[in-house]
Amino acid sequence: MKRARYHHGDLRNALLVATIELVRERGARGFSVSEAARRAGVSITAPYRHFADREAMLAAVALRGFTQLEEVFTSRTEQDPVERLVAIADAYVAFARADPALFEVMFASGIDKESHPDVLARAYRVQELLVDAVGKLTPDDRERRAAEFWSIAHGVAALATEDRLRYLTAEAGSLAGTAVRAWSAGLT
Amino acid sequence: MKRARYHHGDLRNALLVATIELVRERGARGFSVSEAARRAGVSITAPYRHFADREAMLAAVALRGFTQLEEVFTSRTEQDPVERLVAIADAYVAFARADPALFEVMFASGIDKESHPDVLARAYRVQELLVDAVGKLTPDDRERRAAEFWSIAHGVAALATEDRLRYLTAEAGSLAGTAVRAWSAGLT
DNA sequence: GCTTAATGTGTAAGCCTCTAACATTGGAGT
DNA sequence: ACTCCAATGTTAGAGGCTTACACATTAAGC
Repeated sequence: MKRARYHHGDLRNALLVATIELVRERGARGFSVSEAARRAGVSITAPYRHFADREAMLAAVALRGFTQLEEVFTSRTEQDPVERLVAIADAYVAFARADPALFEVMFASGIDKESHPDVLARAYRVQELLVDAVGKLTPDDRERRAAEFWSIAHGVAALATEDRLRYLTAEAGSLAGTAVRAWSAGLT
Repeated sequence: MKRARYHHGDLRNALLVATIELVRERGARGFSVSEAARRAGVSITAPYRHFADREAMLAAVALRGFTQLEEVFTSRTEQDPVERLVAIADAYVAFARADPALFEVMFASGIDKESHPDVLARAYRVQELLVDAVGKLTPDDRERRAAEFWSIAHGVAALATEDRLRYLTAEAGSLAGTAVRAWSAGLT
């Protein structure tokens, strides 16, 4: 029987786990520092030793999310430029649907960019990967085209996680991939 | 000098105005029923005569937003199917950028679909407009293609309002239109 | 005019965030 | 081993928010 120790040992990490769990259960707005502390088995104010405020906890979760997303992208190694983009787009949507809560924290939890430049920087780094991948397809306007590409994938992911896509049933799948295919075919 | 009357006269509307103002200033999370009441010049509990709870106020604002969006879409009357879609996509992004707060309430304020089916229904109705417009371009798979189209426009709008598009400067403009043009060209 | 339903107020319970002072402990340096 | 200190937790408390409930006021139909 493990006695409750004064020092938790791995509180910061435990709090982040509790945070994402809570967002899964109640949404980003339903998350509270108090409840996360309760779940980690510490007093309500203990989290403030590790995070400046409530938002900082969400920002830390978002940061992890972008790191994961980066890994998802770098793991796609298709040779054909189009197929690679299709795979990335579908992987992006799969990532969002696999953990909508994490996706919500990353993009829709109202984290302030000014107070958390690290999160924005990480998001930009992920964007760089897309610029590279898109550059293999069209050397012209890589940045702009990458923004278009990301928008397609992000649009599907955002609408899908919010259940706003009436005609997107589970089996329909690969909506992003199909859209990207059309888009890349249209880039003369 | 107008005396403060017991009955406001147009409280519901005044509260909605205060709500969107507050979201503009502090984001959806920063909005509070108390502050909205304060601005409308009534007691903190008065809003509960008009709205079930805090979320209902945001839902009412979102509903208005979708109505506005519907008007924006129906006002595009370009003849050429492609040009019409390009115009709609750009109008969508312009709508989001003109009032990011409203866009946030509509899509990223965590309004529960179960408790506010009217908002979802209105969103679906807007989607119908897109299905029609896309149908003029490709009769095949209208619903699915419309979902792709909406995703493109929504992706640009969502990323732009969150300042996540590093390479999207103000003058760059029409990113959505360009993407839609490529996409429609690629639909053989 | 009277009555009543609609609309607004006051009070209070129970949550939450975050600050400040105090308690405990693991480790670094001796 | 011992001491001390920085890191990590706790307790107490201020102040804000949501929401229920009882009470006050008034607009509007009869």
